[in-house]
Amino acid sequence: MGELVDMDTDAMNELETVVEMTSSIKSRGRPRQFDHDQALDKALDVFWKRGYEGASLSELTDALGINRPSLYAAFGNKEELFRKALDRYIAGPVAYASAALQQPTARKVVETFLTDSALLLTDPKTPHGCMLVQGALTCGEGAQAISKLLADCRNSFQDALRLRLERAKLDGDLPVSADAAGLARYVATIHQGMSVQGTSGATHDELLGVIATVMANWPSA
Amino acid sequence: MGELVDMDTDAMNELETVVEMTSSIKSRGRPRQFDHDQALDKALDVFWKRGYEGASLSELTDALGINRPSLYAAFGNKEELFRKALDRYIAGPVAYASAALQQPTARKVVETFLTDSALLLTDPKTPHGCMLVQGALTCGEGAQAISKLLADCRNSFQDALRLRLERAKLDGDLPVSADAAGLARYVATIHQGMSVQGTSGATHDELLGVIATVMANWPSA
DNA sequence: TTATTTATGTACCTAGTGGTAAATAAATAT
DNA sequence: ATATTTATTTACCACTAGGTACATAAATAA
Repeated sequence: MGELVDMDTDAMNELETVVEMTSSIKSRGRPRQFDHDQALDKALDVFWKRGYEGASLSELTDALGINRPSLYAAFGNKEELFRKALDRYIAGPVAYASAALQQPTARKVVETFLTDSALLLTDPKTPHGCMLVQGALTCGEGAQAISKLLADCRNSFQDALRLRLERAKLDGDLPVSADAAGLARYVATIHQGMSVQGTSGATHDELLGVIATVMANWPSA
Repeated sequence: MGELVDMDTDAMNELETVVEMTSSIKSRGRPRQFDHDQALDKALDVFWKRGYEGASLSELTDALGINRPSLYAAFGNKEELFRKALDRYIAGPVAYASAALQQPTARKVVETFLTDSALLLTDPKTPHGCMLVQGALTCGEGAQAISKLLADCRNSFQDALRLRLERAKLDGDLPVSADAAGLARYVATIHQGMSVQGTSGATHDELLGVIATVMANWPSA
């Protein structure tokens, strides 16, 4: 009977653990007094606006409304917090980018990606510009891992776009003579340039004007 | 006689002052043991690579080979040093930009500007990318004057390019129907995007590929 | 020579950085 | 009720940031 009881208890513990991971119904010790994901969103906002190095722990804890040890207990350290905020950035505000790749034609992929970018880069509800660009374009010696991480993200999206354009050549909606890698780099360059433009105060309409220039000359099949 | 001697002495002092301003032959107190402009070039290199906030005073004094009080005596403070290094950047490595505006046609202006940019942005002898972009895209509260200064520089070049393109319409080498402001913003966007690409490791040839895509579709008169 | 001027070197300052130890509070498990 | 677990609070740490006071060195002026 002792064994049976033990098994029941273990099973319940496992169940609770699983439940907690998805919707946090019951945990063990003192419950935390802030929402984990909401806090990440606040941290994202600070990193997005200030960059990795420009965001101080004091500004972060102020924005999150928690104190330092709580932040460290929940997220590890500043770098870990940035990485988690970045994950959330990619899964949230920037999810449109990978979604755009699923448009039916190369032209639609590019046009959707750029117009959705223009919206985000000048959205009055969030910092202007793209965090993948301005999170740490340059930095001191200690933050180069972050700088590289962001460059890797930018390059890996560019590569996904290249693959998509190569498929478009097979699909027949991009000329077989087209240079998929070159076009992908061109589009990524436009996006990164628009990010700088957004940071410098360009309006949504002005970015749409840039996109019109780009699309007016997109190669047709 | 006393008066005459005094006048001679005054005249010599004046002469020395003028000479010193241009080529520093004789000054008054202990002569400085480093070259002012050479030091500015070293500082530029550090700011260019690290950004304004990422460059620490220790790294700066190490690079310049002088100690802190000498740096402050010669250049004021970190912000002043950055401004002077920026002036030197504009007069030196980036002088090609205003020079490009003097090309005879709009097409040549843009092509020259972008190809010269591609060279600088990937020059192995200097940090990759454009300091006007990566010097302080984002920053903490204390450096926003620098961030704004750089944005103003970017915008003012864009405006100079717009004026040049408007003149091109009068000259007849750009269609009168062309949107000069839109095209200037488009070209500036390409340049800023190429700067990010350079920072992320794009090669000179890859940037030339981007430029080829741009120029293949430049409006003809 | 002596006074004056300017630059350098050492040593230091305050403020702020990222990060943590230790006590306490709030929940669950037994 | 008590033990255990987890979170919060306060107070602090070592270190680095940008910046400077002060004594000294090296030149010119008188």
